[in-house]
Amino acid sequence: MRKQRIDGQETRRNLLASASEIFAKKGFRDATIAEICRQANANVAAANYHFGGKEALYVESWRFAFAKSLNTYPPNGGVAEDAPIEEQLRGRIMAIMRRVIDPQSYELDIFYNEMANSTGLLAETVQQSIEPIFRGFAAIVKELLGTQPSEQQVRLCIMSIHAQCFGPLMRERRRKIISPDPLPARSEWNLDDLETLVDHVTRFSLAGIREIRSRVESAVIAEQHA
Amino acid sequence: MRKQRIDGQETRRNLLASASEIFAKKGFRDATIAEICRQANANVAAANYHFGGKEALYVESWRFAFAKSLNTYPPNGGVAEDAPIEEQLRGRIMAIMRRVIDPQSYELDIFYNEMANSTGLLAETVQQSIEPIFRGFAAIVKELLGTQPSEQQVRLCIMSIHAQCFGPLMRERRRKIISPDPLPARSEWNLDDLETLVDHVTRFSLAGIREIRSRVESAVIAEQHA
Amino acid sequence: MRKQRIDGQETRRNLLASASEIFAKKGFRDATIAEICRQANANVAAANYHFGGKEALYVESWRFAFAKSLNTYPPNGGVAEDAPIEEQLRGRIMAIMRRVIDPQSYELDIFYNEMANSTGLLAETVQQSIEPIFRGFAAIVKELLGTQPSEQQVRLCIMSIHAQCFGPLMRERRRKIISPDPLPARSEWNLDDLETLVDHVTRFSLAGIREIRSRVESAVIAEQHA
Amino acid sequence: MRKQRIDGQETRRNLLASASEIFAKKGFRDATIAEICRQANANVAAANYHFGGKEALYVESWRFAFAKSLNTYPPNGGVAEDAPIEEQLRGRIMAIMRRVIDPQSYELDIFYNEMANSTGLLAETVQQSIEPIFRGFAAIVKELLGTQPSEQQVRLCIMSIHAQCFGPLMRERRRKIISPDPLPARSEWNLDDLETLVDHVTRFSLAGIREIRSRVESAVIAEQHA
DNA sequence: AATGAATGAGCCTTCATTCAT
DNA sequence: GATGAATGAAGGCTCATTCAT
Repeated sequence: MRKQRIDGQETRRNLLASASEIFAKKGFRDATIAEICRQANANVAAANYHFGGKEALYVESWRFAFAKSLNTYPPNGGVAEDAPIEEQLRGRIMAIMRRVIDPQSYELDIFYNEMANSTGLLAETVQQSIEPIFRGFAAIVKELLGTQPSEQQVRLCIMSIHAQCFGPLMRERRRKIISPDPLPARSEWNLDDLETLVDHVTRFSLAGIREIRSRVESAVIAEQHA
Repeated sequence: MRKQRIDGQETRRNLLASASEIFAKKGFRDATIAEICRQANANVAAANYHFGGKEALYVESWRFAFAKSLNTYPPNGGVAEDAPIEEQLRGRIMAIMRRVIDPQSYELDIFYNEMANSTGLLAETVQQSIEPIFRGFAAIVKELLGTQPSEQQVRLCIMSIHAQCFGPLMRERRRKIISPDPLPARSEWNLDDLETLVDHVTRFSLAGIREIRSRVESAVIAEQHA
Repeated sequence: MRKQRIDGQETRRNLLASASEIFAKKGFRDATIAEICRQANANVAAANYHFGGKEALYVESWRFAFAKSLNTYPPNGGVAEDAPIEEQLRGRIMAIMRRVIDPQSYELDIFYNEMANSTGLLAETVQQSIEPIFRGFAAIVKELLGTQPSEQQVRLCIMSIHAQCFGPLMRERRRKIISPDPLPARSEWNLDDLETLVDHVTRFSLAGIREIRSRVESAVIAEQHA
Repeated sequence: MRKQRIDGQETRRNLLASASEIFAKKGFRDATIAEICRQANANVAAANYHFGGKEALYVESWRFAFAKSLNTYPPNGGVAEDAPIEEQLRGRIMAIMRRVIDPQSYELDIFYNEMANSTGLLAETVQQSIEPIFRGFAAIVKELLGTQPSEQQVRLCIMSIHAQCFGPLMRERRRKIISPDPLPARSEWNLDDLETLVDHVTRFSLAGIREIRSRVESAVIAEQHA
């Protein structure tokens, strides 16, 4: 009754897949090694054997999920670097929201769990993964804000945009709390919803940025006149 | 070593206080009855005696934290109902962000944990608690959107504002992940930061709403001309 | 909200009543002080206060139940001492079976529980209570067995009769196991059933005793001839 | 200190053996997993690992004890099916009493405990196990009762016989109560005692059944004459 | 005299991890 | 290399009992 030994690496991959899914669904603590291994058709000892422990598996499963997601949804949303700046912003918003909406983008759920209830295990990997994406965002927002925006203004605008991108995820989570029945949730959102969402966030944010910019500039002018 | 029996309700209150704090910090699963009781200077059996179990304590501790927070920060931000509508919006944004910023507003942390990793235990109480707050928001946004906004437009704008209010919380959480040392975090923010934040979000959002409104109205005009 | 202090002894009596009932239903271990006190409308500390502990309450509750039962059903079944010997046997069988059938004769249930899973707490009291009843039985059976029955024969015949008296109780218990729904059980038995039962056991046993007696006597005769 | 892994099933078997013994001795509630595991030379978690919980272990331990007992003492007592009917009855009485007397026939003790203080866990298994044994008994008694006995008469006679078989067990239990020192009890009974007991019960019962039969028949005759 | 809040010991269970095979 | 039986630490809960009032 021993399992066929097709490939030693297949079990490893299965473990990563089920780990990312289950960690995403239940968080680090509630997810059990036993359940992950069962879903991966592997022995209870397999996780320890292949990864050395629950913590290591957690880190690897996040890397796995992130890499998959990054591959599927490049951060620039597929928009060329020489496209109009508004188009680039829209591309990046689209990229984030696609991830947010994809019900298999376990990466975000793991990250979300980590934010709520940090294990401290993802610090390094998350740092390395996310920073490049953020940096790309900053350049666009800086350009949109025009001449000499303050560091703080840039950060606040990025915050405003990012927050809106995650808003729908939070909305879904909130619904998960309030009505504990298994909701259709993200999986029900279709592409039209996505377009509508992205349109809204882009438009809303561009207007917001312009407003902040006008403020910046009038302040600069006032200063020049002084 | 038996505790003085000064007030029959004191232990109960202590338990609620330490429970809300620890549940907020660690989430339902990671928080242990033992730790909560120890911090409340009570026996391990006290929690079960007073509340009947961990789950009931969890629900009560959320109620406790919510009530405390609601009392401290009324949802309308202390702005009169006949104040200019922009002022009312600012008041509500301020109310939320005060909660978000208050490092002792454990309510939000419990809620946040629940969103990430729902136990399903808070469904009813959360529903009852936050719905009134949401409803007040909707009226303001509707008025700002002018004539005949669609349901969807209202919902999207509310989402944009709410999301920005919670953005700083997420930002802090992210920092908690990336540098796992106990950060000063929210407690380091001072009132100036708060004003800056609220100003930004209000301004950004009003501009965003105006943008959406202009779109609504041009659509209506186009329709009339047709 | 303090209870009226009608009589300090009333609580005591209530405790005994509910204790005997609950100990009978659940056994010593499964019965909880809390439940007994609740049913007696008394404080959780009342049992310890009035009786000194769970064990003492157990012993007293058995005494209480036994005394009540003994009062209601005198061991001789109300048959005069000079009645025909068969009548006296029938009277005693009737007396036992009435107790067995009475759904409020908690004494038997407590005893039964004790037989199955002895706490060793009733040793002394049970010994003192039951022995007189047994002795009365032995005299009758001896007389029915005629000349010179052996000690063993007497004991075996008494066993046969007693066992049959408890048979219906066991039958009911067995039904309790096999169909765990709350059965009508003993309370459904009416007086006709009782008569039928007692008739059967008396007849069956008298025939059995005669058989044993004939054996005794033929043995004696054979011995004489030898 | 880790146990040698000689046979994967050995621990399981040890657990069943000690479980049946301890459950028999103390009943479901008073028996502790810790004690069972200790006696089985296993870790406290072993019971849960192998059986999933205390309740499941209880059920399995009864099955184990019953199967062992059934194997050792076949219900018909080893008497051929074409033997004289009285012989068959004696065989069955012998089979029961052997079980009753065997101090390692834990099955009966568990069952007895269950009757006194039902957990409701054995309902199904007990039902399935003992029904066949009962059915075999009924056929014999019916034949002994001759023409047209009523259902009730059959049931009462079976009750009388069964009750007598269990009488000695009860007697021993009673002694266990009255003198709480660990008695030699059943183990002291030797084979002569067994023969004596079986002889007595068989003789006593056959006489009883004949008595009931004569009553049946005279009733029938009376009816025919009417 | 009587109460009820508080206690601590004990139990069952879960689970990540280890180890002999 | 891979398994699954076995382990021990830890957590939640129950309950008889105690003690200040």
